[in-house]
Amino acid sequence: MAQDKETLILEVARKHFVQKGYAATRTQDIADEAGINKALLHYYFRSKEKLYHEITVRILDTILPRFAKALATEGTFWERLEVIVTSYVDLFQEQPDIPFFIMSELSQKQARFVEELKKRSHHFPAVQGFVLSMHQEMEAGNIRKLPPAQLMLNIMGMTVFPFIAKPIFCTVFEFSDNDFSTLMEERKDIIMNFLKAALKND
Amino acid sequence: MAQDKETLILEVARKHFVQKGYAATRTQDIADEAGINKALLHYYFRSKEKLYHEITVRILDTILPRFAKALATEGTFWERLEVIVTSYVDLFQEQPDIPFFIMSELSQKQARFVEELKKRSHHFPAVQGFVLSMHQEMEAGNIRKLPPAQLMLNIMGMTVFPFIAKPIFCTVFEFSDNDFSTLMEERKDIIMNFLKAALKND
DNA sequence: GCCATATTTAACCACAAAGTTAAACACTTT
DNA sequence: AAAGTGTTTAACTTTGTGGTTAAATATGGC
Repeated sequence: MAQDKETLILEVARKHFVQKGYAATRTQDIADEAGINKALLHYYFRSKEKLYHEITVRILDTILPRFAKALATEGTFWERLEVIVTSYVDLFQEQPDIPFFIMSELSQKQARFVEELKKRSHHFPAVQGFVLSMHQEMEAGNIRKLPPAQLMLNIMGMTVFPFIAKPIFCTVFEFSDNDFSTLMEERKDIIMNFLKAALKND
Repeated sequence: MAQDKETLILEVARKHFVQKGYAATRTQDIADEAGINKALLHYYFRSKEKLYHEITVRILDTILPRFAKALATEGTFWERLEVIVTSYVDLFQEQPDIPFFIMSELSQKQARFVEELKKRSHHFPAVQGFVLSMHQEMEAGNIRKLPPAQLMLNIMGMTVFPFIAKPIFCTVFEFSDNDFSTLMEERKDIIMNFLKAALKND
């Protein structure tokens, strides 16, 4: 549970906004589920818009630093890659609704959201840094050559996609939430081995 | 343009619903953009809900058969895999909004949408068929062994994810729509080569 | 006991959006 | 010319929802 009503509201609101999006969320529903009334919502956050903004900001502020940190780790290429993959999987295991929310925000309010993104992240440079390290590894002949953007898509696709596709995947394969969770734990190694095999230079 | 007003409405409505979701879409906006009035909307479709349903049905009816066909192709494992990857990429190149829409529907109205899915598709058996063929190939020692569900996630992740992540990807890598499109064409081969290398049995 | 902050109550307003209707008009077919 | 279908116009009702308010009531620290 929550310490005070204010954070309780934030928690409930977050759940609704992330699951259903802004337009489909009723402030009344948030109030009901938090066991308070609209007047208190107004008291703390003034408006639905402000509440929503507060939530996106908080999400970005928990996610982006972890992304950046993972991308900027010191070490060999393979060490860095492993940190990235495991960090992402761990993060999404904790907060499975995040990836979908981000994608959703981005595909709608692109301009505004990208602004917010740029404002509060050293994320993009971190990506560029890792891309560079991929490139160097290719030039050094340590891994097979392919366009860095494509390799990035392969890595992110294998890592992030399962969490976005979870509902359809669990339906088709008849997996429970627990099954899925253990599959994702296994997956860290699976991805690393897959990448090692795919990138081996012969 | 559209032949008659009815299909024009469907086209405009589809665009709005797919981009913004049900709740954020205004019937008035649809009417305005289609150059007609709400009365005509009502004349043809009775309600927003019915119009929306009509659209999801039409989307599923164009997508699912193509999925099923790709998954059920005859041939060797690698031939089948190539058909799947290229079919998916081609489909999403034509209709880039589809993957996100499907994921979005599924993560919200799971129960109802899955019903609709099951009702109008032989998709699931097709997936099972391909999974079986993966399994046989592993048993025969032709490709490296790994849990079929994991391999499926790798394939789908690399193939589908880029289209979902397009907005963020294009932002980070400063790609235009055209850049992205050519990248996806390249990608068919990239994915196939990546898979071949990753699955090679040594 | 007093004061500040938190919280409830119970209204209420304003507005946007969906849905509805009736009448008229246009166009084509018969 | 009549009939049917498509389409517009212009109103209207209804409902949902966000926002607002003022007063009353707790609650806890000083």
